Amino acid sequence: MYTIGTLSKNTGVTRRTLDYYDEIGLVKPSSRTSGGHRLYSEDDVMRLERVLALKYMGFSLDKINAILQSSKLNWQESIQEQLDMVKREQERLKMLEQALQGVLYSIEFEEKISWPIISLIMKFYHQEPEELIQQYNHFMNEEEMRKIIECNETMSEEDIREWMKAVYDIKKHQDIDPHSDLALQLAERWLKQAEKMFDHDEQLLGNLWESLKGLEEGVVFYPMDKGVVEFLQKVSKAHGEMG
Amino acid sequence: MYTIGTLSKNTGVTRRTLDYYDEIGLVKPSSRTSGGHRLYSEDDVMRLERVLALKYMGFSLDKINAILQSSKLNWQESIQEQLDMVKREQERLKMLEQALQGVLYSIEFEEKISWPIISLIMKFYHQEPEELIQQYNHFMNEEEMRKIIECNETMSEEDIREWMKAVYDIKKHQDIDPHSDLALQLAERWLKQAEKMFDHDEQLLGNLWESLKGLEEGVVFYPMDKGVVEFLQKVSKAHGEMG
DNA sequence: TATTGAACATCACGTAACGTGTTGTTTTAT
DNA sequence: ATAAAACAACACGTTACGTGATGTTCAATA
Repeated sequence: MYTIGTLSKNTGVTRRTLDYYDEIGLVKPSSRTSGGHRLYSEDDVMRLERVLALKYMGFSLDKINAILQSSKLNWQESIQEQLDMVKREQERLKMLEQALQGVLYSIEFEEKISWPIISLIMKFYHQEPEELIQQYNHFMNEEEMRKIIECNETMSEEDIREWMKAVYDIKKHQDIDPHSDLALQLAERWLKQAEKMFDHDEQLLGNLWESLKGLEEGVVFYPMDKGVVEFLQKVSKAHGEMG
Repeated sequence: MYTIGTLSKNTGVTRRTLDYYDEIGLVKPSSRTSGGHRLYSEDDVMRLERVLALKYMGFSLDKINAILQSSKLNWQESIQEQLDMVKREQERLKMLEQALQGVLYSIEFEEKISWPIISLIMKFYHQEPEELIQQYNHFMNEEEMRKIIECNETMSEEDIREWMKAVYDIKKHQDIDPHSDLALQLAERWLKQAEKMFDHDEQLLGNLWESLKGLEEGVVFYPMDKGVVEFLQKVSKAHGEMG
């Protein structure tokens, strides 16, 4: 028999938590002293350990209560559900990470806080992956989309920065004469980074390009927007580069 | 000027939320009708959009309030912190995913719910990655640890299942005669899966094995425990297989 | 055995970001 | 003018406890 204090020390759970678990009937001490002090038996301790294990898994106390009095089948179902939830949450966080990174780049390269861009980035990444893919569906199939997303994830920090810089430099100079040398340089740098990004898969790059031209507004592809796409088209026309 | 209802429809934010944001002073309508109804100006809408963008980033309303009246430098710092947090959270979820998967396999292959094993798995994965790596430090360096973790992540569902089954079959028969044919078969199957797992990197497998022998208790490596390690050692001695 | 300090029980309020519901008032459409 | 819709303001509920406050019981010591 353990008092609440010793049990607390042994398990690392606070007294208040044990008090609370008693209150909601999750882990009740099986006996008390004549004076009313809680006494936990070995069985109670076991129950507590199970509760803690389920808590690590991320279940709510209500759910834990339900699970602990259900059958093996329900168990597998609950844990499977939790597993799926964890996977979805990871997907969400991956998107969020990219969005935050994008915002950081935008602040860094624009050297100011551009709210319209930040809002666009957040809206862009806030949608479900499914919706995101659908936007590009006109010119690319699912496998190609997956390739693009994948190659983005395997890019090094350094390469991502170079790519971002290439795009942001175009944004900064998007109103210069498309026939100028600087315009050509910027476009060529962009093309170089884009090819590097897609591992020189010209087919993939071509399809992406067609898709980009079709999209109307917003953050089209990473930091690229309509202005950048149009700039590249103008330079291409002026110098006869690209399809 | 928008009433609370129209603003709610336009942004998808509930009336109660706008009410609440007004109450805590996060987004206050800049004017009211003579009767006291809220009227939001374009500036108010902009403020709301910024708040929402920051909310998507995962900041608390308190933090958002603080961020919205701070300088650019603090911004970068806050977003960087948030980015780091998101990364850490992803690490945590990755561990949790593996733990849940482990629990599912244990229920599936043992065909019952084994609480001691579940508790062990959860304790094992509940520690920080740093601590986890330290447990194996005696025989492996960091790079090798990283390799092992990596190869585990790149394994297919199918391969993981095969590996799990190999280990669980040993657990089931861990008391049979080490000299028997079945024992040899089980050990050979284990070895085959282990080699496949490490892409036939004998050096790495050898070091892992040394490390496993040194560890005293608990869920040593995935579903492997001390019993499995000892079984493999006994079979090895009996048949002269492995180092 | 009396005392005293530590441990304990019980209660109450606070947390974050709203959802839900009630009551009474204002606006809008007819 | 009237009825319906929209609105303001308030209150209580939610999770899993943390942080006290107050009064009681236990264990060790004098």
